[in-house]
Amino acid sequence: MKERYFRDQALGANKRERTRSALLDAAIRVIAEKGMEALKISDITTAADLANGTFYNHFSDKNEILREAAYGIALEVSRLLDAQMEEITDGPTRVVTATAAFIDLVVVQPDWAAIMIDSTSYLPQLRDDVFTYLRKDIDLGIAQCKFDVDVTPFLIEQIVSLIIAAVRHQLTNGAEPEITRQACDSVLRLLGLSPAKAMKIARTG
Amino acid sequence: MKERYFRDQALGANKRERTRSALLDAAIRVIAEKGMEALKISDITTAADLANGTFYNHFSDKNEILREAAYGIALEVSRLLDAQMEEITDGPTRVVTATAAFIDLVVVQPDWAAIMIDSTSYLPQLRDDVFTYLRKDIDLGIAQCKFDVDVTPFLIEQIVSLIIAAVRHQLTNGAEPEITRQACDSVLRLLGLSPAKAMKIARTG
Amino acid sequence: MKERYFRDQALGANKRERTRSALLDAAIRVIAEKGMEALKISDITTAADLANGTFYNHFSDKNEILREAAYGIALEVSRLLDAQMEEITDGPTRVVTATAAFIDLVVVQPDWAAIMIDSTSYLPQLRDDVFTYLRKDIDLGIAQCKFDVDVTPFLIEQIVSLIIAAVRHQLTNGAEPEITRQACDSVLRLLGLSPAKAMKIARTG
Amino acid sequence: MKERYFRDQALGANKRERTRSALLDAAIRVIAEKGMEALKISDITTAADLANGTFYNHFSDKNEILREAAYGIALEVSRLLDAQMEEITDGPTRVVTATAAFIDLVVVQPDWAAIMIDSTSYLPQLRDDVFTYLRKDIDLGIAQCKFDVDVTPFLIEQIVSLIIAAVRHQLTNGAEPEITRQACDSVLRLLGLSPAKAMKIARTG
DNA sequence: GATGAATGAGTATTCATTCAT
DNA sequence: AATGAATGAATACTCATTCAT
Repeated sequence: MKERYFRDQALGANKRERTRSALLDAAIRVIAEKGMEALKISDITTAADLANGTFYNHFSDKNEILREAAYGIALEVSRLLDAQMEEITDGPTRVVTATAAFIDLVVVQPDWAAIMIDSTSYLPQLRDDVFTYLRKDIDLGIAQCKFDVDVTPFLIEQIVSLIIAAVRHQLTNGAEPEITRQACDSVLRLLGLSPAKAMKIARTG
Repeated sequence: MKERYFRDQALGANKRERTRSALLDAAIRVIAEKGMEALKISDITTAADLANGTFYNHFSDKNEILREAAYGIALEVSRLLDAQMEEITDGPTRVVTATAAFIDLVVVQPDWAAIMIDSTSYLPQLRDDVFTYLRKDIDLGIAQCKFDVDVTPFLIEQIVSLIIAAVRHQLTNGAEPEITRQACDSVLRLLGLSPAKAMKIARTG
Repeated sequence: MKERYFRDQALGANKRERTRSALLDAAIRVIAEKGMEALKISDITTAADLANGTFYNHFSDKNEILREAAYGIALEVSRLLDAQMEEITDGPTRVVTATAAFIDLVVVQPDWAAIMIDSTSYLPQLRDDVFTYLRKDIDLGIAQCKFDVDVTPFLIEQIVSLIIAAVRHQLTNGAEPEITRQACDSVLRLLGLSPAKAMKIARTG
Repeated sequence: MKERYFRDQALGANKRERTRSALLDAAIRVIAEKGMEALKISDITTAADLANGTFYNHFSDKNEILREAAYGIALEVSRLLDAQMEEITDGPTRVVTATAAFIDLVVVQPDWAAIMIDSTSYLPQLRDDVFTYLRKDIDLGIAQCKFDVDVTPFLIEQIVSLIIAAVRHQLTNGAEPEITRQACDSVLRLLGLSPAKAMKIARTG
């Protein structure tokens, strides 16, 4: 598990950037422990081993750092997913790969999982941004006549909620590949595949 | 929409019970506005038009009233669902009826919807209690060989998350019967029905 | 130990008097437990098994019941001491008898001891009233040329503080006749007796 | 009268220490006015001309500042007494000097007197700590065969209560050297000296 | 006269935010 | 830029007191 994502980004940068990154990393660790609602500024600065006043040299309030931390993580997750999917052209396989990769990625980074989950209720906008890519792969599958379904916002919301459920379950009960597989299976069923086909792709894709 | 559920229960009762009910009703209205986390005692007493000290004559702290309010609503919802389902014996039909009735019920009572949704994260135990009935109907469907699926805790969690998604969507975008129907359709697919069968039952059940 | 002093006084009286006495007795018991400062009205009414509002039918505030309770006990203590000393005419013997009797009396009634001790700081007037009799016996001893001392207010205060110290010590460490005897000895020394004479009278008086 | 004991200790120190000392001094002044029981945090911060929240940057609760203030004063009193008694080797003279010096010292510093008096009931441990030195000087006098008495805890308690009575009397009625002298006289009598000897040493020691 | 629910002023405590160093 | 002490608004909770029943 990577504890210092933002700091690593800022290694060569100037002091201002490094302090800022330390605060972002600290915020993520604290959110993972206490959740976004219970977050205190002093928790962040204590975790970053900085004076509390330093926070305000970099962020204007709690929401700002929350948003930045969440978007920073989301961006990195997207980048990692893209890397894994560059060569995949089949719609359903892309959906399954993205779903499984997303789930497994955040499950092994519980700090990231926590901020992703909290974001879905605390920063609803983020959820839409993060899952934009999903929509594209679904559209691709439809263009390939692999999905027989009407793509509505609610369909996306359902799929997202299944993905979140899988993350949350593994966060609570421990990582378990079978859960990720079932989540993929469920997603494919919602996209119109028969149970048999869904299971096949969920297992191999 | 019923704004005074607990008060109606206490209409004939003594003053103590009536005040207590007024506080519970007020708590629910405030939760619907601000959510459970942001709830302040003074919000509740202001909404109930009582002095702040009165709160402590009836509840020892915030969690106590939250729990009571949530369980009170959950109990009433269960009661109403039971009434609608007394005569239904077919497993899949029961599942669809319960799902649709639950969603539609809380969607027309946004205050109830808010507390049910918040409860899933703030009082996780409640969620399990509320959705116990769902598990029974699923088991019934399996006994009737209508569902081809392994009933795991995660399956229930997925179904619950789909139901919550449908409620949340309609709370945000307005009541829309088609959303409820799609949610039922999705639930049946997760329970192993083919898309065709699922759609048929979701529409008629 | 007598738990219901005031009630016993009011046994034949009307209901008003009996309720009033119940409150006084309850106040004394609660003071013995928590002290005068920490006393709550609701503690008293709860201990008396009455509704809190009832308190105000009988007393206008906390100080009133405290004063009445303290004076009631003080009066009874005085009455009991008088009874024991009716026939004693020797000044020093009267002083020793009164001192020893007072200490032993409240030590076996810890509730009374508590209110007497607290009164010395909380109701300073009471202390003067309670120990008026002491002054008379000292004056008697002086008239009999048994005490070689100038009787000042400070002398009385010193004697009172020795008596309180003896009570407090036995309240903390358990009743112990030797402590009472030493207190008497000390009192006589302050009144000008030689150690040898003081000890003799303290032991026999 | 020194109104700023702790501040004087912290004159050269950093801001944190100076604010802390200001709070301690303020606490002592407020205790002198209202007593320990009635002390409110806001009284302290108002007296120190600081915001109420500042209190919690330095102390975690009321008891903490009370304890620190009382021990701080006690320490200083002990230091001053020690300085006066360095060269005295005669037991009775040491006892009289310490008693008189203690009384006179706190009588001219009524704020200190108040906290010492309140401490005897509110922080009983402190009393024992403060009067440890007394016990040593008494033991010395016994070793020198100047005192004919059995040194028990109750004897110490009696002596302490006489000292407190002298302080309290002068606090109420104004400083009066004769009171201090009488207190010394009484203490020596309790330690077994004859009235004549006691008076002689009390006046010269 | 007793009841006990309601009241609301009073107090402790937390924590985001400011600002002098 | 970092520091960390000070700030004070916000909030929970207590309890003496009132008053309708």
